[in-house]
Amino acid sequence: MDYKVHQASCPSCKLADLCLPYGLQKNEVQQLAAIVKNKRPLQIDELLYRQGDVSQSLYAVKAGSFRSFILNSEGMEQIIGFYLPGELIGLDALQHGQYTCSTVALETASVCELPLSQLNDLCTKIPSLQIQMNRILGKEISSDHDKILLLGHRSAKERLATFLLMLSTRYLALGFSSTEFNLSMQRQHIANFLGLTIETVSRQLAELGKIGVITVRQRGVQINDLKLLKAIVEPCSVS
Amino acid sequence: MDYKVHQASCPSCKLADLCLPYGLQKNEVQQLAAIVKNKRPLQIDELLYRQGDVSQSLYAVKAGSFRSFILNSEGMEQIIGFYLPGELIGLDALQHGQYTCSTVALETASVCELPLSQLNDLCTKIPSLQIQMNRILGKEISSDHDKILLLGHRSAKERLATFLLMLSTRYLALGFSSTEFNLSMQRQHIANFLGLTIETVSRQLAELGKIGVITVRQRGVQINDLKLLKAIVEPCSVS
DNA sequence: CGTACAATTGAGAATCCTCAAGAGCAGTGG
DNA sequence: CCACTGCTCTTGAGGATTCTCAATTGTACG
Repeated sequence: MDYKVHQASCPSCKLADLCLPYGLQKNEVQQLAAIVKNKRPLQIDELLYRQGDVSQSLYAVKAGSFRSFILNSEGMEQIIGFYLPGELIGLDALQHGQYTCSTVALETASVCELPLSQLNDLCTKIPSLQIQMNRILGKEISSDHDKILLLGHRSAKERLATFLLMLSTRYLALGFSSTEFNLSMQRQHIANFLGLTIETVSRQLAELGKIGVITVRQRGVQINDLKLLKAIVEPCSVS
Repeated sequence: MDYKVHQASCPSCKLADLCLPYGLQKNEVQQLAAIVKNKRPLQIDELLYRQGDVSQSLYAVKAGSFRSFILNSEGMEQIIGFYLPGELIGLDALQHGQYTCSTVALETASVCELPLSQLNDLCTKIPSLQIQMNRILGKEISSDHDKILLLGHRSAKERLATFLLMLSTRYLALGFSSTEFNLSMQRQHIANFLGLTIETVSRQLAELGKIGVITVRQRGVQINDLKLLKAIVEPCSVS
């Protein structure tokens, strides 16, 4: 095995309230921590798992970020989502025990590994862990619904604005600035995720910059007018 | 309460293997059946629940079909998915206990209601029910991923072809014909779901008919060349 | 400093949308 | 039985957005 097995630090983890331990008693968090394996850090573009792999574990992002994508028969990837700290990766594999997508690190990153067999056992022992597990699954589903919403019937500009707002919200939940952050993904990843081309992404970001809503400098994004950005997402709530 | 409470018939239900009872022992299925409430049938366009409602239950489709949609601030709907018999509705509400979308019947339909509090209790008592619950949640997630795949970077024709194949697969699982079925939704629903306009849907269906892949007669669809239809979905697997 | 890669910008082309009219079908009432 | 109304669906023509292809600029790293 390519990972070091040592006690995880859920009880002292700053991400606990965003992650599985939320709503658990102190001793329950300790039981959870006992089954968590801390994997070695992943480098940029390093695979966490590959589409088709047998799934033994879920992963919680501890640091850095990831992108998940599905390969079609041509070998083209379609990005399904980006994952930030505190979020759970690999939930799709609960269906058949195989990952239906691949996940790679967008930057240096680390994860906590949660072996499924032990996690399932613990869920039957700790009802509130099961509840939280269901809550996280429900969250994943409704966030996927948001992505479907994003890709249906929306213009390129609306997609970009929505994408930036989604990130803003998640960074805020993490305790970071919601108005100034660095994109950990390339333009091509954003384009792929939004169902656009890289050129359109570039142009629309420039557009948003030109009207003063945001300031873009390479990977750095600053939101100057959050209200206007939200108005672009829901063009009809202003009129 | 607007529903009759009487014993459900999970043990004799033909949909059991597609639904929650899959993988359960006989006596476990009986325990599950004991908490299921059979709601009265729903008429066409009748609401199962409304976006924002507090969620007390999940619903399993017993007969007919449903569409789920999210309303934006303008009151426009975006359809998130269609549900056929054996499928579970309302999973998104596991996150916060509120439905994040509305669900209405596409035709005369009926559902089995699963009260969440009792379902959760039963899950802790029956580990294999919990496993199956997770499997269904994983399925919902990976089916949502398929929808994201569908909406990103695909032409109108590819979307239509994918849509028809998705239905074909699901009808097959239900024991119906995979090559001849009736669409329970209107063109406008298909268009909305696929992120297209109703005119484009109509034109592309006509196109697919013209090249002989399918035959469309109102709501009736017949797939004449399944292989070619699949080739349209993955245009590069042929070249 | 030069290479490799990422991102931007421009011009023309294709797809899909918008607007508009017409066809098909179901239900109602004379 | 047939016309009438309302609705869904189809078909056509022009226009807008986004894509494709191509060249240029910018940035990171050896």
